[in-house]
Amino acid sequence: MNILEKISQVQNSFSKSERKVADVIIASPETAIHSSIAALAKAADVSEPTVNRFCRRLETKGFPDFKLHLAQTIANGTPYVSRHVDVDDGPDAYSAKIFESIMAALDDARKSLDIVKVNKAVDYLTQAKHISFFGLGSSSSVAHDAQYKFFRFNIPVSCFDDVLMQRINCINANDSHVIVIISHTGRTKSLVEIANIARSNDAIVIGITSEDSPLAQASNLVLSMDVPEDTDMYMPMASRIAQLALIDILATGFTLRRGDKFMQNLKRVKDGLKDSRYEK
Amino acid sequence: MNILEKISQVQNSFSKSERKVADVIIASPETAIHSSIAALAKAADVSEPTVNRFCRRLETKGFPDFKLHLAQTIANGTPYVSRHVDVDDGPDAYSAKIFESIMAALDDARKSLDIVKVNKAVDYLTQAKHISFFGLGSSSSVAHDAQYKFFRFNIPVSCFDDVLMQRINCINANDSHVIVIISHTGRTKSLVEIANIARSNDAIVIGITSEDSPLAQASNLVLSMDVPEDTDMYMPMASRIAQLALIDILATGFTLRRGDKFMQNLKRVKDGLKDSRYEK
DNA sequence: TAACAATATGAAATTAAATTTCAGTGACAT
DNA sequence: ATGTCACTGAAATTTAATTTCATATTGTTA
Repeated sequence: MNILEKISQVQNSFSKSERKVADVIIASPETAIHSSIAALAKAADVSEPTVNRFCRRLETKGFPDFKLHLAQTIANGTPYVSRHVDVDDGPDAYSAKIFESIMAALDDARKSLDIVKVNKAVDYLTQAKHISFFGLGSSSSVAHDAQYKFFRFNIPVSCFDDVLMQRINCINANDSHVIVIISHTGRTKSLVEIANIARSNDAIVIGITSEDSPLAQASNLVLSMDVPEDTDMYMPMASRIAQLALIDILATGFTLRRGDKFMQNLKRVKDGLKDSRYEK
Repeated sequence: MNILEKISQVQNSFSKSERKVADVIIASPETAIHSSIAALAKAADVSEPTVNRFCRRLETKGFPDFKLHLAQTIANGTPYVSRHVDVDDGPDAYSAKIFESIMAALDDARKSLDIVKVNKAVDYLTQAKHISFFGLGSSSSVAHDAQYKFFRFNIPVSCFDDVLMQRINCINANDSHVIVIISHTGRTKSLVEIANIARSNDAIVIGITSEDSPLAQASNLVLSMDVPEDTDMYMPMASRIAQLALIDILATGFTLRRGDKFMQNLKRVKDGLKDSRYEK
């Protein structure tokens, strides 16, 4: 892949003229990629076919293809391969690793998300007379975020991170309620119990949780994402970011379902917040 | 430098045919760099001159030069490109776009984050006798998440999303307090006022906010990230996810600074939570 | 809504670039 | 000395990219 390394590897099999080409390229790859074959030939004091033969020897299709490879090689520094934070990582190393592992997790989450179920969830949410978001611990901040988002839509929405309040909310629920329960593991006892109470009152329970977990079994609809949880630090990191992304998706689906007029309403909300801010 | 990002930036100035070219390239940059202008034109169902004009609009010398830029961009795998959600996108389309936008934003955030400042923030946090996290609206869920994370460290940490509580907390602050204020815009009046109160009591104020904002000016240390905020939906999306990533980074830095014994403590906390969960 | 202006688009012509062909050169062996 | 073989570049060829220009489309004004 790295064409410059390859040049130095096959150095011995080069002819005298080809060596000249190699030298010019190694001396200034940046110049080489912006040169025509004629310019490069002149710089190396060889003929154009020699440059072309040089390129082919590197197993490229020809000069333009060679330039492409060279461009990729000099594009940028090496990315971190190991995603796990190491005890003697410096700030730059662990920062990069965390960003990368989050992005990798989001990529996995995207691939594993069932779009049909997302659409179904949006169906439920748009038809709901009342929406509640529940979460505990780390997931409670996701629930708060969801509440904040849906609150902008000017629909009745609640968020509870208190098991008693959650329970009361479920006891009073009915078939026009949608309860969204967020739990990465799906094994938190109280949340499973609460889901069952809601179900017994004909409320719709959407679980943002792991497939096949007790909470998943207690939900009407499960939105699950495969996220490799980083056990390094013994705390949830990537999972809740994937959950937030899912909340964004649900909110977006909700908005799109409601149409254009609704979006203008969102804009109005945003504009209305201006007074609480300093002017730019 | 990132030509794909540039394509999405100048998207609106494209003509209908140029947009077609953009779509084909974004859909498969890998294919694009190995295509001739004729092949690409055919794939996008436009003429060759259109492709050429498209390249020039991106401030490249022409098609071959464009390919060079593109090759450099995708050198380390296909990067994430933020695309705007369209009113007639289906669930699969908007889901994919949201995931990609978030990842693109994280990528930008990573590049723009000042690691020296991160390290300085970790310094402050490790030396603090008390840490408070403040946020309002969307940022309040980030503050909650931060509190939850640092609470596991078994250090005095608070989180307030109520302006009065925040104010009281700052009035009582002293030089052993670190106040982390989270605000994407950095223009929320009450938060700026609160920052000034904390500063007047010699507390350390860390602002997770925009560079050069009023809040940034009122902070001892500013952690800023360039995140292209999606104005599509008129609500914060990418910015708060970048903030969460930053919280993870700070928590990780904190953990690493405390050493091995401390990590075992985190494990103990995690194990201690088992009783509240169903067994696997 | 007609008429115009501005812009966008692609066919064809042109230009530029890369590749192939082929003949000349020199190194080495016989 | 001369034949062989690999190396090299001039010239021809092929391929690709760019420019030109005529036509179509869109938007704007009367």
